[in-house]
Amino acid sequence: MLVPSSTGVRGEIRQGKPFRSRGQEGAIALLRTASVVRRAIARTVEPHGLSLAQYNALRIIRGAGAGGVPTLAIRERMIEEGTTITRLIDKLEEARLIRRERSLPDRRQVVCRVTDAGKKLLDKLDPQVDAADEESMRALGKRELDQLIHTLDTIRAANAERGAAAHNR
Amino acid sequence: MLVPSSTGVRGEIRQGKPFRSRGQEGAIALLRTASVVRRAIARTVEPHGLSLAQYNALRIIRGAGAGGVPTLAIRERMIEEGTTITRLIDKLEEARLIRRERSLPDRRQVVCRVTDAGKKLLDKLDPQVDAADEESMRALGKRELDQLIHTLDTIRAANAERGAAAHNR
DNA sequence: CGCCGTTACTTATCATAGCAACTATTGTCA
DNA sequence: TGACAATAGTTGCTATGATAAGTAACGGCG
Repeated sequence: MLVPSSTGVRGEIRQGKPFRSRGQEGAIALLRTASVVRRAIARTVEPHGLSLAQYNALRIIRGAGAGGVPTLAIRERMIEEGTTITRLIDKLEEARLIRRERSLPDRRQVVCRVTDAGKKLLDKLDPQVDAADEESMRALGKRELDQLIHTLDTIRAANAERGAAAHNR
Repeated sequence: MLVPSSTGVRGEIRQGKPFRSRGQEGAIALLRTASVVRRAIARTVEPHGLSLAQYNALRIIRGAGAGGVPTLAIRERMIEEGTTITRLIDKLEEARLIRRERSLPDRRQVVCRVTDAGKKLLDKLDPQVDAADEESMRALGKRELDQLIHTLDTIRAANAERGAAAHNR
């Protein structure tokens, strides 16, 4: 038939030609799926005035506890390794969700700590984000979800090497 | 030990606490993996002056053939359903990679067609992007890749309903 | 006809991402 | 100790992306 099947990535993007390779189909399916899931989760936090990246950073800062965490360490732990962490953190500080201060032993470092207001906001958001995360994976059985996580770990491990190599240039 | 295992999402983002649910771990692994793969592919096209989204749009326009494709139809087929397709297309037109003209039967529509220069650029880029796509999935066996694509299709199908529902509000 | 809802874009505004250049400290080592 | 590289952030510039409001054209219906 001239019109491709209406299921799967092939149908959704209505490409006239099929994928050039199975690997390409996998890469596109991955990006497209992540885009859909990302938007769903982002819609959960945005009504509370946080972008998904800001929520992610705020959770990392809270996770560091009373000792706080230096700015660049946050970036390494973020889901998307954005370069401009400073301005993202600026917004969190303006909103009084975190505090920043120079570290005493090493005055180059700026240590971030969550405020009570930040903790309170996270306590409200966490269950909602939990629910959105669960919801996005709801269609999968336990075995399928385990397999997915394992496969994604494999992909990241293989591609991290490439990223590291590029970084060493 | 105090430092968690160095493999998997848990290790990479160095969370003090484990995931609150397996679904959450899956959602985060998905977003993180897509981010890594996206960057790798983006680095392939950016040296040629195109963003990944621009490359994606250009391929869709070429795929439409001589009849061209109206602007909003492009957006529906994009990997990330960005809202502002106009300016993205503006850039492609400025670069002489596509042409735009009002459709005659329906003067609301603006039909986009690829130019010879656009075709030529794509012919050069396609093999490189192919290779990057393949490379990003290289670590997977055939069965694992098939399973991944199937699982991702399942996730999208389930979440598309939510998106459609939100759209109908 | 001519009003009115819908469709197809476009534009405005604002936030964010990316790259590169710059400042402030710290550590190293001749 | 005193220059110099490395580290930790910050800032400027530009491009991109999201949301929402605005404009032009079609289509039906009284």
